[in-house]
Amino acid sequence: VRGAPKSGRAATARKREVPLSRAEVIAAALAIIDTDGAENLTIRRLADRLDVYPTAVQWHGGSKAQLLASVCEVVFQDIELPPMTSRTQWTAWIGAMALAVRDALMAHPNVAPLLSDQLQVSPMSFPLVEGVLSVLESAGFRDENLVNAYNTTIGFVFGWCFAELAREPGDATTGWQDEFKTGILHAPADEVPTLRANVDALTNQAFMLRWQGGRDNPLTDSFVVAVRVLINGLKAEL
Amino acid sequence: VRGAPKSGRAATARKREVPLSRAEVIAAALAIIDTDGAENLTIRRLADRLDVYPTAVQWHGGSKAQLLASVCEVVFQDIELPPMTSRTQWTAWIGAMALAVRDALMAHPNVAPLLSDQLQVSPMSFPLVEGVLSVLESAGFRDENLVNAYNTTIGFVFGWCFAELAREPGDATTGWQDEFKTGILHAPADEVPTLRANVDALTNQAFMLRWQGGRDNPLTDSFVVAVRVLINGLKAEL
DNA sequence: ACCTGAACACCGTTCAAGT
DNA sequence: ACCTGAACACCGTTCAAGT
Repeated sequence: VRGAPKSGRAATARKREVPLSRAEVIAAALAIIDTDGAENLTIRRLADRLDVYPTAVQWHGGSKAQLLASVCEVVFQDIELPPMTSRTQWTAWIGAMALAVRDALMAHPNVAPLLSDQLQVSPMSFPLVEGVLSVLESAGFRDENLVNAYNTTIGFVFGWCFAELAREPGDATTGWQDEFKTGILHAPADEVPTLRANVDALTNQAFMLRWQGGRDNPLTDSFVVAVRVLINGLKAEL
Repeated sequence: VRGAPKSGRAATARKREVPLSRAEVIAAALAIIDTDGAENLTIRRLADRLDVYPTAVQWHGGSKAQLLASVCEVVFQDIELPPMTSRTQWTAWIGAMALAVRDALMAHPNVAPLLSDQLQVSPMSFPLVEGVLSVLESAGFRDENLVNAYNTTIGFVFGWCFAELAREPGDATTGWQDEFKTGILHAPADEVPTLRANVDALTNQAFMLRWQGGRDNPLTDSFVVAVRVLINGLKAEL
């Protein structure tokens, strides 16, 4: 029996006392993504884990694309927006928001690559949108300037995290580490002098010079600097 | 005959006079991605277009993961780094570099989502890495500060473009536009006042409030602002 | 070296049928 | 409403064989 459920304990009548729910399906999908990566999430594997047939998960979760979107929603909802009081400084709020976004993505690093496709319109994102907009407006941004400041902020915060949490190269090309070292050492010194002079500080600590993703090797210091750069840069726009 | 090559013109002996090359395979893959999107690139479709059997493309292009990496390399190589003379200002160079990166990604918008996974170590990226490092060093960044300024810059420029060029939602959830309008209009006015007040300027022009990707609907103005914000923010770090 | 041809172990999805 | 069961049209990859 090929696609049948695992049928764990003997041949006892395997029957759910409670019907499968949409939330249960999404949670199981998220669990698989967290442990095995998004590329290993399969309707059929999901069905196996839930002890049902593949078509049953599709009944609750919809198509695979819809299911992935639902998983992203759950992660997105976990973003804990900083509170806004009457004497909140806009710079402090933006900084706290950036950290909150990164925290939420870091909690499910394998979801981040999917979320970039999901940064589209959805009522679910209205609290974040309204928060950023109102804070930037209170800073003095209006009309076109408000739109540009908003896009700068969102693109910066989310984009940076996407870059940090990109999938690891996998086995597609193995031997990065060796290739890196020999590549650097064999490159003519006069072609990459700055790279060579700072190779210890850069190795596995910088974009394009690391072989671990942000999950196992977070670039926290640089993110803190990046957020400060964003805020100071926005200040200069006023 | 299921998986056979298309055998286009009649039954004339279909024989390549020149053997298939690795470059030819990669170019064809890029062409398919450009027109149909990365999710529609298939070894078998690629084989069909090249008039060979699937295993032949694998012989030249390697596994699918390796093939995608090769496609990304081609696009990455198209980045035209701005020249550096002795009197180049670091701010001008960073700005020109950012535009060059975006131009290269915009030329193949469907590749951008793949490139985020490919922002890993590779000798091919050394010119860009060395360029950014040397320019930031000339600005006055040293050691840890240099690493952080570098990561801020790369994460900002590439990350922002990744966010801008994210895949369109597809048919996963259709009716974005309607959902958006009704969603906004039905949301209590006191919950999203700033969003409502600026809805005309924001609609389809801002992250999370657009239903078209960067390919068909570029956010160029905001990117220019974002780059200026980056540069001014970096200045403040010195 | 370069490619065919068949086979293997998977996919997501549809559709009819059960209860 | 919720799930089974079989089938369909695909995948990427391996492996043996041809030339």
